[in-house]
Amino acid sequence: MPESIWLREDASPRRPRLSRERIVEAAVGLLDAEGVPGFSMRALAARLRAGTMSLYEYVRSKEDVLDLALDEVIGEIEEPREPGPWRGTLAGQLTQSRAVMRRHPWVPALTATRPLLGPNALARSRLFYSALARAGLSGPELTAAVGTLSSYVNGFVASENIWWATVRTPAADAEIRARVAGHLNEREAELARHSQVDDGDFDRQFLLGLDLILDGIAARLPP
Amino acid sequence: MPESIWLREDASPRRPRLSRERIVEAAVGLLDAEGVPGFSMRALAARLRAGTMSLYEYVRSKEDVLDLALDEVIGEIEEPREPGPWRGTLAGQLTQSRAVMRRHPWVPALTATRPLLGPNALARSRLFYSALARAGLSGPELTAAVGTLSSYVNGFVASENIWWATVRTPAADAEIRARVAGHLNEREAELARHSQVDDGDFDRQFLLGLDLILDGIAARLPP
DNA sequence: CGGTTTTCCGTACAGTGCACGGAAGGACGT
DNA sequence: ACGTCCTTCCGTGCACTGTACGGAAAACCG
Repeated sequence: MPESIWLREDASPRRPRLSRERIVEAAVGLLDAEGVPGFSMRALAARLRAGTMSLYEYVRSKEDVLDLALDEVIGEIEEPREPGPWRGTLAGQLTQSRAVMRRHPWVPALTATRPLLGPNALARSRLFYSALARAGLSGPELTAAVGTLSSYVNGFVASENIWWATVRTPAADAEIRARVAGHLNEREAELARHSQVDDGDFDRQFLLGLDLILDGIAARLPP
Repeated sequence: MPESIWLREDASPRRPRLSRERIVEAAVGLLDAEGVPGFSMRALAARLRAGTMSLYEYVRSKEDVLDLALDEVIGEIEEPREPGPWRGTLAGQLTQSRAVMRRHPWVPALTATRPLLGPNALARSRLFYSALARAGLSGPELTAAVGTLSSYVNGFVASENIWWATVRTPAADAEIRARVAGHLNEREAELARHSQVDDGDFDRQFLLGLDLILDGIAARLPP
């Protein structure tokens, strides 16, 4: 009589417990929770209840895990179901990009150092190119437009994230404002006093900057 | 008879050998040579022929050194001697920013994670604000314009640096192109074949994207 | 059953940032 | 002249990192 299922530990332990997918998923969770400095292979393995070196069966290095985690979250951006007007398509994609980078604040720091060659990253850049190509752009102007948009969203959310990470407390907020004010003359300080910052401000700022660029692009489209 | 100057080892050894300036200067050199991953307090101390822990007399942590090094190289950007037209001023400042980030390729990665509150960074952002304020911008549009410009230059040079770091060899170049081409259909692949990249291309791209944004800004100026 | 392959992982090593405490020497009060 | 203090320098040590290596166990294959 084979051992009852209640006595067996679990399903065949030979089906590998780990997998690249599980590792990447855990990596994203760990990065969300602890950020890049708190991300270590030992912590990642602990999260998966596995030995540290087991990870290296599925991944060549820590860098690999970071690359995979990055492409994974880029995949959270949904492609538009059907082709629409270029401006709306791009605004939607970029707004989603921003949302992803806010959910996963470690993303901008990583994109600043590694090439984005994962399947999801490539699919997204392809989408940008084709939207603007259909709108009538081509050649260096096309490349420049795509590059400008990506640079903008990365840079914007990077500083947004820094801001939220830095001014966690009202005290820190006041300290920063004081430091900045120390470098301004009276008229400038007066202006700065009116530049309060809250959640909504970033949303507004983001859309304003985006419109700025999109207007610049629109001015370059063939008539 | 006091010992001759030729017999004395050096000037008073009591004048401190180290200083914050010396440390920061060495840090910039080390970062230029080895990049962020190769930057360690031990290596920095070795470069100064000092014990590792001596550095901590002048600096609280490695993070401090990075912050100081960052503001140091931002200081390499020259302020315009006299106020000129806004467009030229900004284009000049941003071109210089790009040059600094090309000379010191570790900069974009650091700006993506740390607040820029050093004196040189503050002076530069103040210059941007005042140039655009004089041009007639104010309120959220002013903030958005400044933010867009900084985000653009950071993002652009970040990917430029990644590109140069990644395609060091023709083989690597071919490999990347092949990988990207695998994700394109025929018509797109045809277009991509024409997008060669060399030094001059980045210069052109940079100016094209910059013009894009500056045009968008110009469209928002009061008549 | 023997051999091979795949997964798992303990150990070990060279490297990290930095806390601590001590040593050396100039400055200074008496 | 002599103790006292303060500044600068830095050796040692600790907890932690990424990962090379090699071994153990288990499943599959003949």
